[in-house]
Amino acid sequence: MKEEIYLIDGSAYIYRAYHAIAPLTNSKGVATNAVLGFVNMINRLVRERAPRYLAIAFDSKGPVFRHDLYDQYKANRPPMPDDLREQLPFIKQFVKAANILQLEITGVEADDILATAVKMFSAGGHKTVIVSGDKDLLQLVSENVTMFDPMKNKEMGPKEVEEKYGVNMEQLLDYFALVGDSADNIPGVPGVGPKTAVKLINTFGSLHGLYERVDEMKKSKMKEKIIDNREMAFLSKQLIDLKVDVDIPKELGDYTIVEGDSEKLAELYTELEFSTLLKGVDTSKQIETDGFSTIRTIEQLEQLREELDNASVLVIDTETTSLNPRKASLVGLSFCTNLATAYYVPVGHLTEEGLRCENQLNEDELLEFLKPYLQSESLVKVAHNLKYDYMVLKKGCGFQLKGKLADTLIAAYLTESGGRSLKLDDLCQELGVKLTPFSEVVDGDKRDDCFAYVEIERATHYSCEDVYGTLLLWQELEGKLKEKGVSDLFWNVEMEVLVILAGMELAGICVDLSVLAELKEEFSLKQGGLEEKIHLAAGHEFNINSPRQLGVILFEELGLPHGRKTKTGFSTDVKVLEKLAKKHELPALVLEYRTIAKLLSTYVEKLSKLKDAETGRIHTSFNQAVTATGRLSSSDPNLQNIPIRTEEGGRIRGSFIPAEGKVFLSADYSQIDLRVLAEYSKDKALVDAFISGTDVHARTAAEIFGVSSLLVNKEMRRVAKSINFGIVYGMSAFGLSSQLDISRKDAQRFIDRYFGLYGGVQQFMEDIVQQARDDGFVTTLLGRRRTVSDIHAKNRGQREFAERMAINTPIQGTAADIIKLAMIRCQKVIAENGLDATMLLQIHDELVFELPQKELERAEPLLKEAMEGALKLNVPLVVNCEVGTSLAK
DNA sequence: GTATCCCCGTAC
DNA sequence: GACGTACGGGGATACT
Repeated sequence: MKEEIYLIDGSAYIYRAYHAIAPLTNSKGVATNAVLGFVNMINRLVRERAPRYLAIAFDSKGPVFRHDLYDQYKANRPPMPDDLREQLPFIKQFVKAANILQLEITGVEADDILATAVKMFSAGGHKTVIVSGDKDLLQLVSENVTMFDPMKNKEMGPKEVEEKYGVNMEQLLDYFALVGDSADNIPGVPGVGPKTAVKLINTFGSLHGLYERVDEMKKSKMKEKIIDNREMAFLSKQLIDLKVDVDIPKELGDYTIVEGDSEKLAELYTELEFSTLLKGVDTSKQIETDGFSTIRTIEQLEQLREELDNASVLVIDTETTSLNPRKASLVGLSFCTNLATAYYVPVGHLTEEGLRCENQLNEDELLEFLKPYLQSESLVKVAHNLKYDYMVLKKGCGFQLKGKLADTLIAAYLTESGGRSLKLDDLCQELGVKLTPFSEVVDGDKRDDCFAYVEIERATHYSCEDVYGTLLLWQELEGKLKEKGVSDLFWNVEMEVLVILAGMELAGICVDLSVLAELKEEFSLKQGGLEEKIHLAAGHEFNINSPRQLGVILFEELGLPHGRKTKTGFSTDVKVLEKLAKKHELPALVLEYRTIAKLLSTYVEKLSKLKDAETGRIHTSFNQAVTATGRLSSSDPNLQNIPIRTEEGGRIRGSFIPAEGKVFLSADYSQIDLRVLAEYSKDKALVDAFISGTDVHARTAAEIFGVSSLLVNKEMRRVAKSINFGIVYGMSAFGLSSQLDISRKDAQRFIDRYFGLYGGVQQFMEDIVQQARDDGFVTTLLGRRRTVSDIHAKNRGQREFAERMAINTPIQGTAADIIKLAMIRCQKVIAENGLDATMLLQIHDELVFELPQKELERAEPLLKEAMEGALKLNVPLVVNCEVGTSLAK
C-alpha cells in the first residue's frame, strides 16, 4: 500500500513564524509570536492537507558534522534572537501535546533527518511531501517526493524544480555547489551566479565533468576563478549534500498522526493567552448518543405518546431541502422532551438515484401524530431560529404551529452580554457541547437539497444532536431570561412578533416589473450620459465608482482642495463633493452619477431580481436577533431603506403596488423618538410641546431663536429639527456644526440655548450615562438591555462613543419596543375583526398593510388606535395614516 | 478565484 | 475623534 508521509522542516519554520508574526507577548511579558505562528502553520497544514503520517524535524543544538568539514559553515549567521530562543521550549511543548512525532538528532541538522526519512520511505515505495521553503531540500525531490511550501501554498515536483533552475534533478547539487549560498556561508565558486552555473552545468554535464574538461574553456577571468576554487566547489557540494543514514524510527506506524492531547494543548494555550486557539480546542464532552433513535413506523411513533403527554417542553428541528424556508420541503423532523432521548423521523429522504427511501413515514402521518403537541396551549415548543421551522411547516406542509413557542436564538439575543455568536453550534460550545457541523454531514455535497440524500442514520445523529443541544441551551436560557428581567419581553413581545414576521415574510409585497424596467432603461441612459460627461471633464476615462481613483483626479490632477482623510485616502463623500461643486463641474456630475448608480444597482436591479416567480412578490427576511437596540432589520432585499427623500427615490417606491382590489395603508408614528425622550426625561417643555399637539420642530425653533411661533421660518425650523435629531443621537457641537455647516461656536450656542430651555433633557442624558457607568448596561422601557462595555474606556473616543450609545439605546430601543407592541395589537385587531388586512412591512416607526379598498374605512381607525394605544406614555403617541396604490407619497 | 475590509449611500 | 441603528454595492486588498 502506497502511503503519503508529510515531513516538516521544523527549524526553518520556527524562523519563518518568528518573522511572519509581529512581536507579541502574553500579559506576563513572555514572547509568543513564533509559537503562535508555528502553531497556526501546523494546524493549517493538518486541516488543509489532512496528512495520515507526519513528523517534524529540528536541528540539533550545538555544532554539527559540517562544522568539522568547514569551520566557517553558517559562520555569518547571526545568533538566534533571545526572544526567539525563549520560545523554543513552548514550540517543543506544542509538538508534544499535539502528539506529532518529533525528530532531533545530535550532530546533524533537520535537513539530514528529512533526507534519511525520504530515502527510507522512497525505498518502501511510499510518497513523501517535504514541508519547507528551503531550496537546499529541493535536492530530495523525485518522482515520489515533492516539496510543499505552505507560505506560498506551492508544491514542487521534479518538473517544477528543473523548470525553476534550468538543470536536471541529478545536476541540482552541482549547480548549488557552484553558486554557493550566502545564508549558510557556503562558498561555491566566487563570481559564479545562477546564470553562469546553468551554462556551465549544461555544457559540462556536472561539476565533475566541468573540472575534467575545464581546459576546453576559453581563457577568461571566469576560467581562472573556476580553476582556483576547485576545492571550494567540491567542499560546497559536500556541505550541501545531506546525510541519509541518521537514526530515525523505521516503522511507518511511528509516523501515524493521532489526535492531540486536548488538555495539554489547552494548558499551553492558556499560559500563552492564545484565546482563539483555545476556543478551537475541543475539551467538550461528547454527547451521549445512545438515546438517539430513528422513527420509521407509526407504531414506533405511538410508543412515544406517553413521553409526549407528560412533557412540558418539546424541542423540534426540521431538516429540509433548502435554506430558504419558503422553498424548503421537509426531509425529516427531530424532537426531544428530555436530555436522555431524542428522535428523528425521516419523511423525505432520497436515494442517490433520487428515489424515495423505503421505511420512512410520510409527512402527513408524522404531523397528524404530532398535531396535538405542536398545537398544544401548554406544551412549550422550542427551536433554534424557530421562524424558519415555523415557515417550513406552514408553507411546505400547510401546518400551523400554535400555542407557546420559544426560540433559543432570540432568548440568547435578549440575554447576551455582548457581541458573541448566536449560532447554535457556538452557543452549545459555550455549554461544553460540540455539535457535528452541517458541512460534515452533507460532506461537501453542493446540491441545494443535499440533506435529502444524507443517509438516514447520519441524519438521525446530526438532527438529534441539534435538538439535544437546543434543549440544553433552553434549560440554561430559561433561567437567564428571568435573571435579566426579560422574560415578559421574550414571551409577550418577541415570541408574538416572531409569528407575525413569519406571516409578513410569507406574504411578500408586489412590485410592478414594468415600472422597474422603465426605470432601468431611463436610469441606465442617464448614467451612461453622466459617465461620458465625467470622463470628459476629467480629461480621461476612469472608474467613477472607485473613490480612490476619483480622489486622484480631484485632488491631484485637478488640484482641488481636499477635506477630511479616510483610512485609504481623502474622502470623496457627499459633503466634500458638494463643497467642490462650486469650483468645478466634475464633482457635481459625480454626485448625480452616484445617486443614479446607487438607485440602479441597489434598488431597481435588485428588486427585479428578487421577485419570486412562484408568488410574483418580493419576500424580504426580517431579522429579529441582529440589532444592538432591539430594532428589526431586513435583508434580501432590505425593504427598510427604500429611497423616499428624492424624486427618483419616490419613483422606486412607486413600483410597489398592492394586489388587485387592494390598497396600501401606511401608518407611521409621528416623532416617536422625541416622544420617548419626553417620557424618559419628563422634561416639562418637551412634554408640553407634545401634549399641546403643535409642530415640535417649529416650537423648538421658536424657543431657541426666542421668537413667536408665527415668525419661525423654514431655515429656523431646519436648525431646530437638526438639533432635535442630534439630541437623540448624543450629538456634539462638532457634529451639529458640520450637519448645519455653521461654525462650532454657533453650534455650541444653539446647544447651550437648547439645554437652557430643555433642562430635563440634559439631566436625562447625564443620568443615563451615569446609570451606564454604574450598571454597565442600559435598558428600554420594556426592560430590553444592552451592555455598554466601553463606558469606562481609557480611550476618549471609545468612551464617548459608549456614552452616546447609552443615550441613544433607551430611546431607539423603546421606540422598537413600542412598534413591536403595535404589531401585536394590530394583528390582534385584524383577527378579532375578521379583517382581510395583511401586515407587509415594518420600517422602524411605520407599518405597511395591504387591505381591500372597501375595508379601509373600518380598518384604518382600528389599526390607528391599536398603534397609538400600544404603550401608555406621559405624552400621546400619534399615528399618521396614508393610503395609496403604491408606496410613493 | 474567494473572502473580507473599506468607502459610500440609502433608510429610520 | 467629533451623530445612533441597520444593509448592501463595488473597489481594493488579502489569502489561497
